[in-house]
Amino acid sequence: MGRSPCCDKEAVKKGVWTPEEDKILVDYISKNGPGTWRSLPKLAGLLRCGKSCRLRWTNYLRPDLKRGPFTPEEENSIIQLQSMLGNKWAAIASHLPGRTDNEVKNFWNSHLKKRVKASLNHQSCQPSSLLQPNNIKSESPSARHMVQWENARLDAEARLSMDPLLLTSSSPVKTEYDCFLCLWNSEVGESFREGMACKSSSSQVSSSTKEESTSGVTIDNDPARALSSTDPIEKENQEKHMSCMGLEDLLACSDSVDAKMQLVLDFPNGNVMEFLQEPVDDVSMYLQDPI
DNA sequence: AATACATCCAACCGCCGTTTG
DNA sequence: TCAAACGGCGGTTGGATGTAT
Repeated sequence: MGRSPCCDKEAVKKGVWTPEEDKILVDYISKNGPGTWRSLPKLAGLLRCGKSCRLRWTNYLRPDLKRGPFTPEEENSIIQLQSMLGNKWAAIASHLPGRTDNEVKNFWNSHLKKRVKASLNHQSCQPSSLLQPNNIKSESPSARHMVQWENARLDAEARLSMDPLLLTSSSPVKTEYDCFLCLWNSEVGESFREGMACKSSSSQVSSSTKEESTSGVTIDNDPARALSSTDPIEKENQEKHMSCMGLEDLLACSDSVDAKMQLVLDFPNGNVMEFLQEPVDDVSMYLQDPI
């Protein structure tokens, strides 16, 4: 038996939303929250499909949306993420504060796709070369980290999908990919994922600003914060100190999600993937469950 | 000024995965 | 266990607007 339509197509209005409809929707959600989208139109007094209400709200009326043109930084992020993730617009949009998947998709289709294509033709280089983290020069450090994490994650997942033996506990070999997956699935990885997803809602407030604003007191034993120091000498000293500590120690004294994420992102020498590529002496602390 | 064509983007459609009863 | 309900997603459409001829 097929699914019934989400709404009575005869009774619902379609097309462009009027300001009056917008106001009704905003007022209702402000007072009651969206609840279930299916029942919302009836409760709010709108002759619209629930799906249409959800779309209108998420793509246009949500108060946290950023309107206006995309910044060069945002453009770079979209290009990098699209080349890496493909047309996963929701995933890409989640890394762009205040932008919706629809907005990103439209912007890609109308602007960036052509530009990237033209650029590739002009440079007559392989598309794949654009995907390498080494070629990522212009965008923000967070975008670089993001691309590196995502690349490693995709590598690991692809590898596991091709080699089911790795999923069995009898497999004696644990590679850097396996370690990465464990780390990815650990609290640290979760912090990273949540952090990147939540950056949209808190990005205007940098981590250091947030921390300072709450107490006004600098906590010196937080290595993540320490690494964010702008004083090169101080930073060097702190990095030396950190290199003598185990990651576990570092994570243990980083109490905030943001700080832990920052710590992983800024793990010594600045290349988060490099420590995965090096031989790892003891990764057991990252292994929540035996692979 | 009129027409044709191109571009943009809000909104819709249909599919998919998850939840629920 | 299964089917319906639901929310979310990506692809596509079509009206509005801009630009060229």
